[in-house]
Amino acid sequence: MEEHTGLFKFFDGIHPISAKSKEALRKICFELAMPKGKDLQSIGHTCKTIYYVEKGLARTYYYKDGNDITESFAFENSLIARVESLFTGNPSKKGIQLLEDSILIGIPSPELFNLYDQHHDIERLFRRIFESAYVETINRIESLQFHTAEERYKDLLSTSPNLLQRVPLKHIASYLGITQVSLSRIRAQI
Amino acid sequence: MEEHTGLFKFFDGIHPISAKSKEALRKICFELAMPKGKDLQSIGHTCKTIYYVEKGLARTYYYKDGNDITESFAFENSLIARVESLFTGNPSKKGIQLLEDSILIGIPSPELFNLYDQHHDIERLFRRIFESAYVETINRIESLQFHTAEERYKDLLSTSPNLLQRVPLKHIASYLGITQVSLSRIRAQI
DNA sequence: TTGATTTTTTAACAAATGATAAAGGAAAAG
DNA sequence: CTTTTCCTTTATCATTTGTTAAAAAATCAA
Repeated sequence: MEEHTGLFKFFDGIHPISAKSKEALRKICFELAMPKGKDLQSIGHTCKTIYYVEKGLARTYYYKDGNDITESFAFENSLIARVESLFTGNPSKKGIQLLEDSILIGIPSPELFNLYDQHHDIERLFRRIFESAYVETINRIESLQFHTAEERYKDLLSTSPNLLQRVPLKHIASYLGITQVSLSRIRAQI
Repeated sequence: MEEHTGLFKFFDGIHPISAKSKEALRKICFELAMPKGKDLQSIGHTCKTIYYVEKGLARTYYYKDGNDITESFAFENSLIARVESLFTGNPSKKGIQLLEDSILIGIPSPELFNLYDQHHDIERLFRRIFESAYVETINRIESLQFHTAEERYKDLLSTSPNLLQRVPLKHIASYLGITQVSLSRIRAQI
């Protein structure tokens, strides 16, 4: 039986759950290692797994007019999933790709959602997790709605200082909603 | 005792709850009518009420560099709240203003969150509600990230055809992330 | 209704970003 | 180590959007 220590420490920081619930949750989780560049989840399939990044780095991405767009990054000690598919059951237009050799813990969502019925505290834990993610998304809207690309770039660097060392600029550009050329120009100007 | 029929029909469409839970929920809700132009919730206070729009129209807004920015609209038969404050407990930089004479049903969040403990189905109902809202927000990010202002305007009109008749263009412009002048230019060009 | 206020449009110019192409660097593969 | 591939920068020009100001149109209040 795996321990998944990092994951449960992460959970404890959000909403402590009973030993029983922990055990039930632990039972459905699985660990996996994957190399840089691989797709953890491919475009077109319904999202049925939430991943915790134990080590490494992942991103969600999709194609818009043939261009590769990064929707989000997930560093160590955070969760990643294709939420719009997870909650609707629709196939996702997005994929999850690893930007570094990574170790992940997968949480199968059908099993997780089943646990909600018996373990009220697990439902509450994940409610809190997604509420926080929702708030972050709202703040990101504000950023996209009324900050210049330069402001968004500076904000991103101050929030994730190590992003630059670990993520190709082209992904950062699309995440910010601008072209790579435009980001390069902004960087030159600073 | 008020009935709040519209609200409970709305709830039923998302996740049916027991008669007991309905009664408990009904007890904490209150109805109020407010005229056009009034602030339902003012900037600077922590969000402690979720509102259901029974009749009328509301918007959430904030000030960015002195400019009035609309974050969202809420028509009849939908909920409105300042989520980033509701879930964090932080004072909100945003306000809720009525764009028409409206009838609303208020749901006090501290009382609501208390009900979660006794009424699992109420927690689940609101989890679902906010999960859906989260998905909508994710889709809006995609729209802001990689659609032109003209595309966003057309999309908005096709989603909410009656928006134009009920909302001043300046609010629509800031909602789309552009200036009023820019929106006017786009409209002229179509 | 009339006058005042607010909203919307138009115009001219400035600034930011996109598109394309080409060159320079860095990283990966053999 | 060398070659190939991918990533990043630079340059040029086109397009979009912002800014400011003023006029036109619509709405509101007395």
